[in-house]
Amino acid sequence: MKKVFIYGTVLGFLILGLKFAEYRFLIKSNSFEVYAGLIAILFAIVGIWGGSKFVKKKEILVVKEVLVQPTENFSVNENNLKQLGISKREHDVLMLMAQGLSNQEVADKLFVSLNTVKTHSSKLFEKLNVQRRTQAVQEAKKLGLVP
Amino acid sequence: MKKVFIYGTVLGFLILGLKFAEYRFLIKSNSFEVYAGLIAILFAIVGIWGGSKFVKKKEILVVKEVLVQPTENFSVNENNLKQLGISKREHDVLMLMAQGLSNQEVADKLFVSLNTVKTHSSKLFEKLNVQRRTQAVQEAKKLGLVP
DNA sequence: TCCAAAATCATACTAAAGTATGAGCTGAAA
DNA sequence: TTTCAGCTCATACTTTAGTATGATTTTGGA
Repeated sequence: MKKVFIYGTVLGFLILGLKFAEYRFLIKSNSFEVYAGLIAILFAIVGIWGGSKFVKKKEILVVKEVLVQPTENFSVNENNLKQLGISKREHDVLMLMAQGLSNQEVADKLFVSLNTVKTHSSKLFEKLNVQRRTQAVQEAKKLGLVP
Repeated sequence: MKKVFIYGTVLGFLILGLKFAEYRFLIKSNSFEVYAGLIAILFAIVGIWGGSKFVKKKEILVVKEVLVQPTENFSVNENNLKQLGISKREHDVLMLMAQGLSNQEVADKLFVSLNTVKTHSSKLFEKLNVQRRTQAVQEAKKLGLVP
C-alpha cells in the first residue's frame, strides 16, 4: 500500500503545479475552456497511468496445464540396475529398445551384430522377468531404468 | 478496438456535460479552483475506470507443468483419434498393445481371432505412420491416445 | 431403407523377435 | 597367472509380428 502514498503525492504535486501555473501564464493566455480541457486530459492520462498500476494488481490468473513427459531431469536408477544385474551394454540396448527401435536398428547404432543384440535383449528379458520387448520397456520405465 | 470508440464517446459526453454545467450553476456557485479540482478528480476517475478496462486485458499467464502420470487423470485425446481416423476397435487394440500384450493376448481379451488383431494393428500402424508396435505405443502416448 | 464404414476372419506369405547353445576375446580382480 | 564376468558373434531353431488380399457380416447414419 506504500504505492498509494506515492501516487497520492504525485497527484498532489500535479495539483500544486496547476495552481501555480494558474497565476502565471496559462490562465492569462488561454480561455477557461481550454484550461479545463487541459486539466481533464491531464488527469485522464494520470488516471489511466496510475490506475493501471493498481489494476495490474488484480491479475487474472490463467493457469494453463501442460502435459510434460518426464523425459527431462531424468536420471537412471543405478540401484535397480545393479539389483537386477543389468550390465552397461544391456542397458544401452534397453535404452534404444525403449525408443522403439528394432533389433537391427539397435545393432546398427551400437556397431554390433544383430545376434549380439538378440543375446543382450534375451538376457535382459530374463532379468526383467518379461517375455517381450514391449513389456521390457514398460517395466524399465517403471523401474526408472529409461526415460 | 471497438472499445476504444466506446470510451472515446463516453469521454466526449462527459466533456459536453461539463461545458453545459459550466453555464448553469457550477461556475456561479463555486470558485474556479473547486471547479478545476472537480474536473481533475472526475477525469482521474474516468481514466482509472477506462484504463482498467484495457489493463484487464493483460492476463497473467501461468504455465503449470504437470507430469504425465501413467494412470491418474488420463483422458483419451478424442480429437487426435478422429484426426487420424482411428476406429473404436483399433483403439481397443492399441490400449492393450500399450500394456505390453502380445497379439494373441489381445485377441483373447477382445474375444476375437488372432488374425483380426493383426488386421487391426496393421491398419493402426499405417494410421500412426509407424512400422512396429513399440513405435506405435510411443506415438500413441505422445498423442495422448493411451495412458 | 440403404449404403459406406467398420468389424470380423481366413489364407498365405515375409520379416522380425526371441530362445538355446556354444565359443572366442578381453580386462580386471583374486 | 588364473579366473571370471562381460561382450561379442554364430548357427539353428521356434515363435510372434506384420503385410497383402479377399470375403462376409454388422452397423450407424443419411
